[in-house]
Amino acid sequence: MGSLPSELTLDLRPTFLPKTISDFLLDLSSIQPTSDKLSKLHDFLSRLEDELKKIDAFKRELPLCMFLLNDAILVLKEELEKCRVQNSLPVLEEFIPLKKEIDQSEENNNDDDDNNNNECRDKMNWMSSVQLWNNNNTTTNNNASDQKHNHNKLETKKMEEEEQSVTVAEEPIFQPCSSNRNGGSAFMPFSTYSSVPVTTVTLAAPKQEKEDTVINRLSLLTPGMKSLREGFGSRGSRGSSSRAVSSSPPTVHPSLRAGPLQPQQTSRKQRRCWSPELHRRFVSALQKLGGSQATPKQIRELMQVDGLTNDEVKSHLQKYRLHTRRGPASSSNQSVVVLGGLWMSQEQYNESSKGSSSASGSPQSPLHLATGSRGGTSPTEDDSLEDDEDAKSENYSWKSHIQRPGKVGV
DNA sequence: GCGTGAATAT
DNA sequence: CATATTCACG
Repeated sequence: MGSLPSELTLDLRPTFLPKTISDFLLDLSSIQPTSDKLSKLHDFLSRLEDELKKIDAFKRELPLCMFLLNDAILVLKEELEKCRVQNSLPVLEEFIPLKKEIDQSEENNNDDDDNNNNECRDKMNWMSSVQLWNNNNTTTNNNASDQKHNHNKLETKKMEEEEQSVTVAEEPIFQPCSSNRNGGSAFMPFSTYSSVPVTTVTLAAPKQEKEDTVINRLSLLTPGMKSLREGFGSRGSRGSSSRAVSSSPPTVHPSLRAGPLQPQQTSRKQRRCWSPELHRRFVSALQKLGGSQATPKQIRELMQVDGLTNDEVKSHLQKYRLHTRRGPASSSNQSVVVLGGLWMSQEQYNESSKGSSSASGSPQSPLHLATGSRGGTSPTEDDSLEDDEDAKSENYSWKSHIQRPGKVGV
């Protein structure tokens, strides 16, 4: 256990690591020659700043680290100032520019080596390459390839202030759908609204959600729902059930509140992404309500999805019916097979906690290959496919690309 | 409010 | 092209 980081003990001899900052300062005060003092001080400081740069990439994940580091740096800087005032030595000049130039050259000049701080750039490189966090907030980050280059921006006090504020205001919620179609491969579980700002990186198997165990409420945040057409300007805009805007940040400072100034831009809402989970809920609700006779409103209420509107459910239901009717099942009698499995596999079983023991729980045979298969002759005819109570085996295989090849003589 | 079709935007 | 939103009509 006596293992101290090699870099601390071996490499830099004059710079030991104190247990605490106050320790360090205490020790410092015992040093007579100011030059030594300064040297020590600045050395420590530079290392701290180095560290700060490293974790800057993870400032969201390590807010406290940032805080501590910044604090330490601040203290040391003050001390440094003091010493500097006493006898102005040019020595410090070396370090001051260090952070200064960083913020200047925020352009990512990787190749543009500044023999000066080359090394610190390296460190940042390895850091930036890691990319543990998944930031998928802030509107459309789809093309946001440039969003990350701000980690170069290092400022002294200003920065730290920003950090703190950011840390507080941050919300851990994220929803798995921006632009990439999560083909059932990797999507994170829904956000569970924990007040903890730290975003735990959970890349677990998406199959078994623990949603039932913990929460039944999905909190859906529309990615860019900053301003959902609240304007009543256009027509009889359905007040729709734009209920529950609970997703609004904890502290909604009215500073930005400008009623008349709201540009309103797009009247169109951000597309709701029907993630597998969402759809699963949808289907579950549908089943519970008895399939066909389910109305959007009922479904919506049963889904208990926060922020979901009637219209959305309606729309989805529409498409659902559409696809379930004449998608995979009708046209060719070919064994359905494959299918994304998206819909069918997930649609059943769940609601263990919802209390609904109930009857509709019975799983329906997913693949009913032995269908009437009367479609051989007239595939174009829409076979009377009644998916009522149980026949829900329809699959949400919209994605399966199984377009009905049947040539409909329009 | 609900179902549907169509226009339209992503 | 597929999907989602919105509008319009019954």
